[in-house]
Amino acid sequence: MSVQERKERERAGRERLIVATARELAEQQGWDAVTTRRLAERIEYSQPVLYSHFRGKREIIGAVALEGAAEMAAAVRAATSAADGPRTRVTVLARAYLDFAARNPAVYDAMFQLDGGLAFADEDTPEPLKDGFAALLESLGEVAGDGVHPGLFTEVFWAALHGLATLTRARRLPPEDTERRVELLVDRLAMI
Amino acid sequence: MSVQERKERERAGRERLIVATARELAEQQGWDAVTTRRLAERIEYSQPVLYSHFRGKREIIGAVALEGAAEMAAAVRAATSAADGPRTRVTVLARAYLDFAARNPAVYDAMFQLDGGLAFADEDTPEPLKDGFAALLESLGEVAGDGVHPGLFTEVFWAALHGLATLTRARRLPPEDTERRVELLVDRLAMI
DNA sequence: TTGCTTGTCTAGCGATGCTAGGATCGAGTC
DNA sequence: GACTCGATCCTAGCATCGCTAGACAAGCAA
Repeated sequence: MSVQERKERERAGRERLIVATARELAEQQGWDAVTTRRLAERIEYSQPVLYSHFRGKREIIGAVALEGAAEMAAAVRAATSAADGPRTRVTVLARAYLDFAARNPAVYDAMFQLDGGLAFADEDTPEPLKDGFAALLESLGEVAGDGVHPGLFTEVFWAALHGLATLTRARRLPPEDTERRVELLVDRLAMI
Repeated sequence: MSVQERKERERAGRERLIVATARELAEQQGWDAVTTRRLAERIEYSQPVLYSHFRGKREIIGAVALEGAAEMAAAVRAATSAADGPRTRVTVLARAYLDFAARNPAVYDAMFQLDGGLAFADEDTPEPLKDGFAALLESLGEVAGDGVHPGLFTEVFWAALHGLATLTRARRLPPEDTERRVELLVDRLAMI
């Protein structure tokens, strides 16, 4: 029995190694550079080993996305829990979100730009993704305003943040004015 | 002289054919299906002909993006010019924008999701892109509110629309509530 | 030690973006 | 009207991609 347990531990460890290496490589050189050959070489195994853990590259991206969702939820909660007052919470939430996206562009891509084969806004959405949305909802629901559904408000606010994050990173928006954009967004969208 | 003119006409026509075919193929089967081989086959020329018009696939995407930007600007202007009152204009602008993105997903991707090798928010940004932003600014600048820079306001509003467009299309947001999201966005962001 | 399962690797498939070099065609000259 | 020559286009190929089949080795139970 112990032999099998050891093998399972080793296997789980290798799977974490694959995901961590993919993420690292993607952050260093972009997702285009994450080829199955390069990834296999970095983990010091041959290509087919990857396919014994994941169905394909898509699933690897999906695994990175799940990891990122959990981290983003934690980052948002850490920022908002240290702030007092609904208004302040929303501001630091927005900053934390955009900061995460800027600091982890490849992970953010895995979550929202690339196809990781994950279900969204669905009953079989993976838990980390649901929880990521929940983390936003906790602070944003407070400032939705009377008669506005908190979930709907969160969706709109989130979409605005997502737009700012992606357009800034794709150089469609100049990065200098980010803080002023956040202020304007919070000023207008948050009630009180 | 007339011979050369005829050749140039034919060349220009073929270039339009390439762009139109790439766009059509992308809308039908997605950009992944737009391979240089398939594209060459559809225009009934060999692959290298594509490279006598464009540096590579990226530039073809860029050409589709420019075409799309002009169309989107026209669509936005057509919608807003038929509306009276700043508030109504902003509402129809938002609907026109999201409608364009939903009806031309591949073109929208070429403009904002894929790398078409185009410069943005820069002095050497191609004219159609500048004009697309200008079309938004014309209506959105009116409702920026006192003391708020119209350009900055337009950027934020645009980012929100972009977020809604991309997250909806990527199934990150359920499509049913789009209209309610637009109403909320306009209600909060537009002053008056 | 022997036999068998489990795991890993080598080698290869079809497809991708892109390019070199040869073939062909047509415009201009005698 | 035949010929030259440059522009134009195609065939064939390169390196690389995601993914897989089948050979091989390592480690377990008997």
